[in-house]
Amino acid sequence: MTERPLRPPMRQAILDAAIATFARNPSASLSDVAGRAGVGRASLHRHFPSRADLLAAASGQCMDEIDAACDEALADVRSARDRLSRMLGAVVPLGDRYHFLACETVDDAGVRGRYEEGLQWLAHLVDDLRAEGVIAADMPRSWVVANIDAQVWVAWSEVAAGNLAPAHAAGLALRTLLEGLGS
Amino acid sequence: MTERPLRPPMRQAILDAAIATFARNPSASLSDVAGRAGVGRASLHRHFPSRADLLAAASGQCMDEIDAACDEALADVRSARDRLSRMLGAVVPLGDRYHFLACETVDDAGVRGRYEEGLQWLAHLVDDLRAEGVIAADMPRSWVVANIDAQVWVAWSEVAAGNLAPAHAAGLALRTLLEGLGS
DNA sequence: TTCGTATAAGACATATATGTCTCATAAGAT
DNA sequence: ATCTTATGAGACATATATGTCTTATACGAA
Repeated sequence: MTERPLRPPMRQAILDAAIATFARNPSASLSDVAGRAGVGRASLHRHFPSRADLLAAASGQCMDEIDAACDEALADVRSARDRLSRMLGAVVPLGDRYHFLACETVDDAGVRGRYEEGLQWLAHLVDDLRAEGVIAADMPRSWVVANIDAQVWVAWSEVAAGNLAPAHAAGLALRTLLEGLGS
Repeated sequence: MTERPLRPPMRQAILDAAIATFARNPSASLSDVAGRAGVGRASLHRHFPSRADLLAAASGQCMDEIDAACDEALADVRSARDRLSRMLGAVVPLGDRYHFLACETVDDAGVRGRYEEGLQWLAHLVDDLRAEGVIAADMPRSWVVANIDAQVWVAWSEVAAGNLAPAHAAGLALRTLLEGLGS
């Protein structure tokens, strides 16, 4: 257990509330966020002067969490197929984070940059999948990327709806991607 | 060419603009909609007194178009597999309509009802696909439904991005659903 | 032409979200 | 106990979206 202040920093509570709130309703008000965080609206503005600041910080937080989860899951994984599998297992439970990033259009330069990095990582993974013969050669790369994205979203939706456990959903997502729904 | 008034009814222009606008940005203002429709904001309010009225009407319009396209495409189609294929071919070009319905949460009772009807139709199709052996028996029904939904969205995104022609995207969607990205 | 209707433009009022400020209070540190 | 700091509550101003209204204009019908 990492040493953690008895009362977790309010900043963190606000960020978590913002991610959860905006993932469901991108046009939610800051009052909604403050309310979910159990915090006064003024305190929210003390930590994040403007809505844009909050969005940028929340995006950064999401990317930090996703990067950390992926880094851990992908350590010492060779094959592209296994990388896809591990990535799904790591990201599906963070589906609200993933969705938040996809929804919110943040104009912060740093956020933009890291987002592009993520897309490039994905494109690279797709190329490796193709090289391994895991992916059909005549599937456009953008099609494959969009499908991986969509599968994360579908899997997380099912988890959030209480229909599936995260690991089961991630497994189904991998299977659906590679073999489809058939047979 | 159907006989059409020289100046198409303003109501229709507003609905089209609303669908296109809200599909991209659900929190867009009525000014944006009026602007895209080339119409004064006051005129918009004359046809649709409130934002809710506009949303409800636009939803109805979307469902009308999708229903009509499906009815035509599905006439005299027997097998569930062919119904899925025809449905994708009909709906993918109307992806913005489809997406609009998925995004907007309209509280109108009639809209709700028709939406539920659509979901039930889809669930029924999935059951038939299972009965035909086209879909693996151990895939949860909600998983399959969510994937069909997602595939429509992916296909339309690729069409909207200019990466694929509608028919090609619909074909890829069917193939991806049934066989996945592999082989 | 003249009349009637629909429209665009804009003023106006209202509601909501946002951002700033003050002040009293509670928690923690010294 | 005292001081410092962060917080919650709320007042306040501002911006934007919304909805209503008036007025002048353009178009079509009679």
